[in-house]
Amino acid sequence: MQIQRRRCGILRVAYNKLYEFYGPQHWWPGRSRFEVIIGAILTQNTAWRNVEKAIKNLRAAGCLSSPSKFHNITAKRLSRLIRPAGYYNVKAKRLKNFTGYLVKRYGGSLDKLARVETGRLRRELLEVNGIGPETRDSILLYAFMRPVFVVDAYTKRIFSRHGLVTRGASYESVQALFTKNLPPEVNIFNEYHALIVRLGKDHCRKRPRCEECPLKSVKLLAKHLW
DNA sequence: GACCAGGCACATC
DNA sequence: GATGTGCATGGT
Repeated sequence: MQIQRRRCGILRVAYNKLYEFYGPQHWWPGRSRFEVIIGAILTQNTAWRNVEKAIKNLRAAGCLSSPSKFHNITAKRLSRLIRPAGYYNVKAKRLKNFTGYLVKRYGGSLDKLARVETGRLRRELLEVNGIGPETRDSILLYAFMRPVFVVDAYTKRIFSRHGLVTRGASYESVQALFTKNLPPEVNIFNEYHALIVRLGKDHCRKRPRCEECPLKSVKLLAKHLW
């Protein structure tokens, strides 16, 4: 989905450039809402291909059929299953912290959790030990379809490199910048974050000054407009 | 063999 | 509030 060009802010221009260059990214790659949430925790500071292996293990072991069942798996067994995703001891705890919260407050029902108002959901998820701002917002956007912009390390790196974000800017300030300058549409927020990650993986680490960077022209714009 | 990946909590200053 | 550190596997 392209953003209408009328009153194009620079972040909209950047989005359209990325979308023209890469096309839709079809995020989040998960078979169910529960799987999306599990993936969001497992992918913390971890390459997605390693997370896929862990999810495959969980699926094969029948652990993803219900959050309540998942919560009953022992920490030791869970650690073994998610081993390929790294940090398996901390992540096993974090996963169980989430399912524990879900079971305790909502009887293990993601449908009930899905009916919670966005502001409250934001506060509650952040209270779960192991869920920080990025994981929380990934869950809100990709599992519960709330129009929340997800900021990650790539977002800060890329947009500070292009002069749109100051170095060391807080999570909230970067998020506010995007929220203010984009139409509050789930599809746009979904695609934008995915496109930023794609760009980060594809260009900005391997070839920081690559001439073919889709945002090259945006950098020139930034000097005049930002 | 070094470096990095779709973070977070906790300790310390 | 800012900065440093542990957590760990697997690909480049």
